[in-house]
Amino acid sequence: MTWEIKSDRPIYSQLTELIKLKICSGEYPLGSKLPSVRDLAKEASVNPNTMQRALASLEEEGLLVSNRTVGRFVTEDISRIKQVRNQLAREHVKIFLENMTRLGFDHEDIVSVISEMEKEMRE
Amino acid sequence: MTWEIKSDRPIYSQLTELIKLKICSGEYPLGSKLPSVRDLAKEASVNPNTMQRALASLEEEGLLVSNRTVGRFVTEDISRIKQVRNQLAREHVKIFLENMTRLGFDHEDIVSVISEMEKEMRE
Amino acid sequence: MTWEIKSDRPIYSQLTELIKLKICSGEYPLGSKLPSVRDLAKEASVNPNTMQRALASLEEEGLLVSNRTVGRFVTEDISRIKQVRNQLAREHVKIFLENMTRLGFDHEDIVSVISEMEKEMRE
Amino acid sequence: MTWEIKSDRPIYSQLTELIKLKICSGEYPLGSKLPSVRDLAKEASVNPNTMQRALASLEEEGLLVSNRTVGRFVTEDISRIKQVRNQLAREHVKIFLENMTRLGFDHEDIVSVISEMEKEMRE
DNA sequence: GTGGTCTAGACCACC
DNA sequence: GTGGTCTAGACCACA
Repeated sequence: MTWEIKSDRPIYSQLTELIKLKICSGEYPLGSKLPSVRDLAKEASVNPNTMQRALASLEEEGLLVSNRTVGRFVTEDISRIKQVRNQLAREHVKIFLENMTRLGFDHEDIVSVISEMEKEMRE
Repeated sequence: MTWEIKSDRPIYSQLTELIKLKICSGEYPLGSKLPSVRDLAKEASVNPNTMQRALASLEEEGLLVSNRTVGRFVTEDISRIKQVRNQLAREHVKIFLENMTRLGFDHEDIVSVISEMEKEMRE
Repeated sequence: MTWEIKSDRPIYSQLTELIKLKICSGEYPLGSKLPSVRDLAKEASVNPNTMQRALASLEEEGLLVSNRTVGRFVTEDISRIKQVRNQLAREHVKIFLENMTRLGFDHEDIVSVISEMEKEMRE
Repeated sequence: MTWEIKSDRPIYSQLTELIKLKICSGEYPLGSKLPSVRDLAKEASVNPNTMQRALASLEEEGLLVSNRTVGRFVTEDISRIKQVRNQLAREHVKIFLENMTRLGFDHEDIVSVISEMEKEMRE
């Protein structure tokens, strides 16, 4: 996954979201060590302070654990991760349903379009 | 629906999208007269030229018809509108599926979460 | 012939051209009486003032003669009409040849495209 | 070719046509870089925005490709250009034939007038 | 008052 | 320097 930063929201908040996603999707596995703040900052072409702030907020959320002299690690608390993962999913679903409802799609329509498009995308 | 303009994309393109939505969702019904360019511009706190540009592009798409000196009208070609509506829906579904897949949800998971959340939202 | 008015040029000038054409093509025969300005205006869905302006310019050209209390007539001077007809034709040919030459078509190409398209249009 | 702008049609539309012609006639060869928007605007004594609008519409048509920060280029898709060239030619022929037919010229007349006038123009 | 066009001048991101 | 976007303000034709 890339480090796409848009200019319409605070950068640190977008970083938080992106890293959260990387954790929930397993790109940063349970208990694994994260790259250093500096490396992450370079990777995302972002000021280290900004990256630091994003990581700190993820620590507050309990997704990261910092081990002062060694580095930062993804939590090993799988239930915490599942919880965040579900929360993210629910946000996506909520926005999605709002959009589709506004377009006049009902439950049946939605499920059928999804099934149809999943088929297409697998091809 | 509000005129939320973000700063990360051309304004005229966001306007195009918003108005397209208003048409597809029936907020601007088939064949109805739109407010004048100047009024719409005021409503959206935007320069009339920018609004004009958005409307012109919707005209090219066949969603609007302009009647010089009288005003602009939503097309009466319902099939054209349905076509656009479906295209919008497909875009939403596509993004949604990408997001959910990245989080590790499969078809079954997705459908069940949707059903569940729709129940909640109805309550 | 219909009263096709486009919106990209002054209406009165299009009217002038159309009426000139109607005269040269015999739709308004030599010496015949034209409908009244009002009727012509209705027929063309145009403001009477605009039609008046067109007719006046044709009078200047010697194609129409107005007989104050009786109405307007097509000139009886057949040589004048032939002259105008040929002039119109030559203008069309001149412009056409310039256009085609600029596009890189030579005499042979031009004649062959014409023959081809005439066939299509007859079908 | 000169930048003759008449006042009876939108300038941007005339610019579009002129540039299209320059491309189809080879004045702007395949794949070549166009002058910058500002330079073209100066050349045509026109506001840069107006020129921009014309170029954008040619881009939509697939005749131009823009390369941000580098410049605009004529497409290298020769078939696209041929297609447009033929379309232009057919439009000219169609209008021409309609005009001549309405004036009472038949196929033979037309071909003979063309041959005659081509001779004159060569002299 | 309507849509449509045009200009002048400004700012942005990019390289 | 490039293309792209936006604003402010003006004028036109039309009904």
